[in-house]
Amino acid sequence: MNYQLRKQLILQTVEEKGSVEVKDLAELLQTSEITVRRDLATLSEQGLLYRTHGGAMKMSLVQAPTSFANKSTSRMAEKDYICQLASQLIQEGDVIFLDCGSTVSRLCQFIKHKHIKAITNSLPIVYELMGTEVSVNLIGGELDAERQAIHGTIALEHIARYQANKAFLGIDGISLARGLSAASEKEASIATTLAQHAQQVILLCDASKLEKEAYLQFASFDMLDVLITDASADKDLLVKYEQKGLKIIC
Amino acid sequence: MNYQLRKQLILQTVEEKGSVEVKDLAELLQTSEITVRRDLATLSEQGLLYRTHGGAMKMSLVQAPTSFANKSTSRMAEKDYICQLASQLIQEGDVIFLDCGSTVSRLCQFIKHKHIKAITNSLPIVYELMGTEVSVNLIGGELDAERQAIHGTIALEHIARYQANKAFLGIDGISLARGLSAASEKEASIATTLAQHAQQVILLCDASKLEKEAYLQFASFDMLDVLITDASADKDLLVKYEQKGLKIIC
DNA sequence: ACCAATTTGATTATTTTTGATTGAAAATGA
DNA sequence: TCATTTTCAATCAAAAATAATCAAATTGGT
Repeated sequence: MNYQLRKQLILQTVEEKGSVEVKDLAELLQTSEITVRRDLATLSEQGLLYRTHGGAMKMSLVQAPTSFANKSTSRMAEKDYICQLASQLIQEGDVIFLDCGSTVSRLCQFIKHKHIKAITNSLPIVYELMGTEVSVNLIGGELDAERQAIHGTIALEHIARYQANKAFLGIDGISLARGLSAASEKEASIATTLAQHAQQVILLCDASKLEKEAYLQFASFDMLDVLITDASADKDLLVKYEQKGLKIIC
Repeated sequence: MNYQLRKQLILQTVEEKGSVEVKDLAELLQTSEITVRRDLATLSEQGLLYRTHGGAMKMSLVQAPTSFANKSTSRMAEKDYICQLASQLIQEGDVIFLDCGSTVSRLCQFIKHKHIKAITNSLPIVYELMGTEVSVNLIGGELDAERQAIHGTIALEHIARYQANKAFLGIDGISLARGLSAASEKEASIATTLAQHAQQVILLCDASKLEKEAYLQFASFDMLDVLITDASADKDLLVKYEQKGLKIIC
């Protein structure tokens, strides 16, 4: 039983059942759990499935609006709450930038019926919005398979050709002391460029990311106009953010 | 037992069982494992099977079962034949353009393991190549939901920034009298621009599209360098095409 | 029969894959 | 919240498969 055969069986099982566990796969494939884990890691890197604790699930179930298996996916309810608030900021006829990231992609379900133009570098968002009322413009450039998004210099230049009413960012960390931070240079440069070419910059950020610092600090608060977060956020902290000139929606 | 006989038996076994192991083949062919490995190496170079550790598999089994939108089942065998020929034109390190269209998207399974750069405007192709050895560059612009592809002026400008070794086109019709034709202006403009920025322009076209004229005639034969079609094509017709300066692979 | 070219096989070194172990991280349940 | 259990990542070691090298066998032409 080699990797290719295991890959086939794993994807097939995931496709059929929606989600699988490492233990069951190990038995099914007649191999050790560690090998299954390695396979799952590879497959999830390739974007063919979504890795969870103890197993994996279908990619489409993770971000689909009808997701039922959201116990394992973190802070789904908070994200939906944030996105619902965010969608209220969007008017018919708007041109909006949509950053990649799990929070922003959940915004799709709330804007499907709006007659707007969305410009994005995220493939999951493109799939969500394809065939809806939303007119989609996809940013071109190099494909980052892991993040299922487009990055690179060409992507930045593409963004620079447009001007949007609003940019919705979904970065990995924000802190009073250090400003905004991201998990990679690529994401940071995309976020920065989106912000530069939008009239209003809106950050969608659940409370767990407040006062967190990710790998790379890349911008100050000034870049942002609005922060949308959920009700579990520390109120004192939000007041401090407001004093820094940020409009808070919560 | 010479190479040709072994080749026959190997391909037959792979076709029947889907996957084989070097050990079993060595026994079946009454030869050493190293000879089997050499055979498998040759066959996989020709794109006739996929080499795995310890054996080989059918090419078509390697692709992810959750394919995006490749449900077009018409003339599948011919298209696969054409694509297998096309894949032999692609060398490691090549930069290639991939047009949208069902024929071209079948090419993906044959090039997944090559270290090349692919530039495309087709979302199904992006999905197929995501997470493979192929480095993907997605052309940006307006999303055409119906065709699952990117079109428009921005897309054309994006293409113009690149230069490729080879462009693989999959247009809807070709005729002696009228040259190339497409189903829409959008597709025609993309095909033309891809051709302009590639050293070699290759049309993948099953025999049913020869001497057919689609909605819009947009270019002459001159634009093409190579035509790859299947064995059911009319030989006299192909001779006439060759007289017009087209290289035919069949 | 002879030589050169090709094909095949054996041996060894290298790479890839797999599994076991241990400490860290995360989920679970009170 | 905390402790328990489960799961995970990292490291290392073993096994399998492969590549590389060279020798032997076969083939084809003279």
